Amino acid sequence: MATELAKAYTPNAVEKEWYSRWEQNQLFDANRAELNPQDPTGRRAVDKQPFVVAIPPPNVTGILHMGHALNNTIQDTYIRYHRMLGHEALWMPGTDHAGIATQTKIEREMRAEGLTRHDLGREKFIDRVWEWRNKYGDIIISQLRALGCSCDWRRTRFTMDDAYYSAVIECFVRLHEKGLIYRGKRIINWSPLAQSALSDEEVIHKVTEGKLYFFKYPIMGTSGNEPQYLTIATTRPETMLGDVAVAVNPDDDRYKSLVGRTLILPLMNREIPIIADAYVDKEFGTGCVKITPAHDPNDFEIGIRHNLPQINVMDTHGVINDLGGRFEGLDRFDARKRVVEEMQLLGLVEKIENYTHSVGYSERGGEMVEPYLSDQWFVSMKPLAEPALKVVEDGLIKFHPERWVNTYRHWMTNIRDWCISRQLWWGHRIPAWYTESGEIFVGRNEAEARAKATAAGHTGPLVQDPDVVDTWFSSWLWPFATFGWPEATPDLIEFYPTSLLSTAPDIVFFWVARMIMAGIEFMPTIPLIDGSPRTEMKDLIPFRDVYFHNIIRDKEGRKMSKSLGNSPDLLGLIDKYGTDAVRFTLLYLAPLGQDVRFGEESCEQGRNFANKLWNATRFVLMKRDEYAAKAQTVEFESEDTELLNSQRPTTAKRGHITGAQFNAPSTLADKWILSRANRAARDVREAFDHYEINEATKVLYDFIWGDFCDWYLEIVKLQPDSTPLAVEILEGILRMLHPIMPFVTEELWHAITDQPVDVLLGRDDYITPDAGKIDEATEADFAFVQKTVEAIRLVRSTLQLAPSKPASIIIQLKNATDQTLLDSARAILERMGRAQSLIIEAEATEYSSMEYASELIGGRGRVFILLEKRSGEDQEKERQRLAKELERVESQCNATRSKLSDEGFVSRAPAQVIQKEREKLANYESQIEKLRLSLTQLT
RNA sequence: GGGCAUUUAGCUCAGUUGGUCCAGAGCGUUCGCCUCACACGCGAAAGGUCACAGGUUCGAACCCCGUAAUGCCCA
Repeated sequence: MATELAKAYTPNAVEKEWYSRWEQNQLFDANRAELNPQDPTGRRAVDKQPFVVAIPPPNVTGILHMGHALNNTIQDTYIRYHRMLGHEALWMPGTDHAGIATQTKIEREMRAEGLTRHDLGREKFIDRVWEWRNKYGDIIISQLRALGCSCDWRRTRFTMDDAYYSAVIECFVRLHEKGLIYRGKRIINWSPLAQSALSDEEVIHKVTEGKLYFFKYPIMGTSGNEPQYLTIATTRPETMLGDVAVAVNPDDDRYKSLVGRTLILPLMNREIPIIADAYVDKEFGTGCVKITPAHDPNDFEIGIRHNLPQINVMDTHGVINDLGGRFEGLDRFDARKRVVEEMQLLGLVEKIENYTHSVGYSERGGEMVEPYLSDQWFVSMKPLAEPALKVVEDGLIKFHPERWVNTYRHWMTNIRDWCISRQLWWGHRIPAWYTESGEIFVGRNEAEARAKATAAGHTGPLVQDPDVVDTWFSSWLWPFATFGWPEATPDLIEFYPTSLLSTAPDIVFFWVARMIMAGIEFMPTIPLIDGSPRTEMKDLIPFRDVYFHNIIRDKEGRKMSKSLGNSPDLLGLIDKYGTDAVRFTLLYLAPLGQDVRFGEESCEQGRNFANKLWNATRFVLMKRDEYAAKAQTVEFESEDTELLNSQRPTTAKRGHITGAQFNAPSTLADKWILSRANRAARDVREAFDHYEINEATKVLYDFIWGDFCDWYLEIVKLQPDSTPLAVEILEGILRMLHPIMPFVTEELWHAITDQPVDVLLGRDDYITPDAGKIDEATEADFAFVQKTVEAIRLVRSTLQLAPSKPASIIIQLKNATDQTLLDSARAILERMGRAQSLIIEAEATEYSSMEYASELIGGRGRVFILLEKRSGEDQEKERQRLAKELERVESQCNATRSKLSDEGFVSRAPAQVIQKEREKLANYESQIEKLRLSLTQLT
């Protein structure tokens, strides 16, 4: 039965239809195995290994950008690949609540209405965020669908879901009970824009042009021959309002005698001591450092060591407060100007130098971060980091590419405590309650905290900490909280650990490292599937493989960002080129861990490839119809006819390309394509399994376009009996390609198999290579045929012979085996060389260059094409061409000859290599001889 | 300042344990083609001291040392 396909592939209709079919048929749904009640170990009744991927949850406020597209295409490809390999593939989807980003967004929206969150109050504000998220929060999910993602949508989680919320609280309480969460007064990174603390990882250090100010602080009680001032150098003059000391290095001879003396802090007229501390770098500035414990982390440490007061001169908006004397009310940047001006008036500025230094900026808001002294909650990271580093170093978790282990190790061994409190409303509220006297009680809820307070003798009112935790403090639980942790749910027991985490390397610290810590810390309470306790590291870790994919940049190499507006609209791209095209292109360009420059035109390659496949299928279907028609008249065996009427091949094993179910392949080309197909199948699987996903796409592209379309389909045109094999190869191709290009392959698979729409390729078997079908000798023979065809085409091309003009061709061969080989491939040569006549003969006659144009087939023979007539211009052109060719061969020949005359080479290189060189030399020599002859014939 | 990468055709990138890869692909360029699937196509061509300078080796794009440029991470 003929299946009509349009002349070109139009993705849109096909994609929507198949996506909903996949969903209707529960293709994406992963189920727990039926456990065998007879088996005391509780092992699965059906041996179906789970393959689990937890999606890196995109921000609920976000839209999909190219990085997401790549990341999710990688995940979907692996999920589909493993689903076809017969694993229970589970892709757990969801979004995260993105505390700062979401709150900022809603506040901005409200500002347009003239409202602030304080006008609404906490509860109403949070209601409003929920409203927003219920209305728009699924946009990103629908974009994932457009990308073809085969997530188990039934399981979609959000980090602010009730169950997830309580998991976060549980985690907090447990860590607190263990002493790993504490509250403390520290210098943290303060974002004046978000009005919140940030973690170290959320601060980006950028080299910034600034100034180094040299200020003179008067020394008290100096006698005549002593210096009157001590000069300090600072990049942040405004913080001097909070200075409490000046420090020098204890070994600094310049200042040794001054240690212990007192300075007058200008502008504030405060008496401050000169202290000695080894932290001070003698070489930097003047060797004297002003100490401002409330505004610098290092000064803070020094302050503790020397028991100095901490004077915080700024409020949360970066405005000088009442401790800043007459500078109160000035913004931090205005204050800087004023301080410098006044110091200049006092004659206390020694000099001002240009200075470039590293300044911290908020990753999200972009504003300059203020080191700020405040009370915050912290997680002690050292105890968590140790085992998390070990599992990676021991190879229980593998990084691809491996070099990320270095970065990971560096961070893990230099880890600092994690500031987790955020002064926001949108998020998981810190489960800590304070008594009026300031004592802290942590509990899963107020009742639990109160019980603890009562037990400690407090009966007064309790007030909950107003802050929430860092968003990452919820997402580090993602691989197990999504399955219902802390409950030992059947899903959690069965599907944890997950298999693969795919991510961009820029969140290795934010997320990857912390998930590993969290898994090891929290999973020991969850039993294994057979009921035994989970004790081994391999069962505690959250995933086994981590795929760090590249970062997609624009054509100028800039990171794609909203503010630059250089990120192509993904849905627009999909609409324009088709989902499969975008997916293919991204993977084709995605070398492991190396940034890639992406212009949207690149998607043309994917689109063209999809169209090529479409038309190849169209052609195969056409040939199959012709063949079937012929079969009816010639009376084929009934089994074959039935198969040709488009049932799925049944005599062959699904997912194998054997060529066995119809006629055994008989021609060279048949054996060749069978070999190539199985080789491609082997290479693709190897590439997938080694996380070389762009290698997999290249293998498929080259095989499908270069081998199947360019050569085999052309040969099918003259070998109608090969039609069934072409169908089988094509079916295998669709299987191989399906994880990468699911839509077009599903559509075409149905076109060639006539399977009911509810039988899905995505649920069928992946290809299994048959190593026995890979035949080097056949491939080498066929390569020679190709080479011969190419030689003919080259001659035709130099003669500018249109394909419609047949040629008289003579092929001369050096040895008899080649002659036999090409004789057997005569039909191919005739067809692909557009021959009017074809003579294959041994080398004997020398055809004159005046009558024939010629080309070498390597060193094995020569192709001649009879000329109509050789014009003078022609002769000159041909002479130049041959001369150039001769020059090339001669230089290669000389290189080979000198190699062979080098005694070092002959005595040390392996015999095999020497033998090859000798053959090469002989080839070159005979080529030179022929070229010279041809040249002399051109009069 | 420390660490990790990168530097191959005009552009974007491949190049597997150093020896028919003295180098490939896609796009672009040039030439010829509507050759009974595909002009989103077919055929052919041009184009590269594999960043620079040394070393190891019979032999280096590939290994080692140094230099330069670029990018990222950390301080």
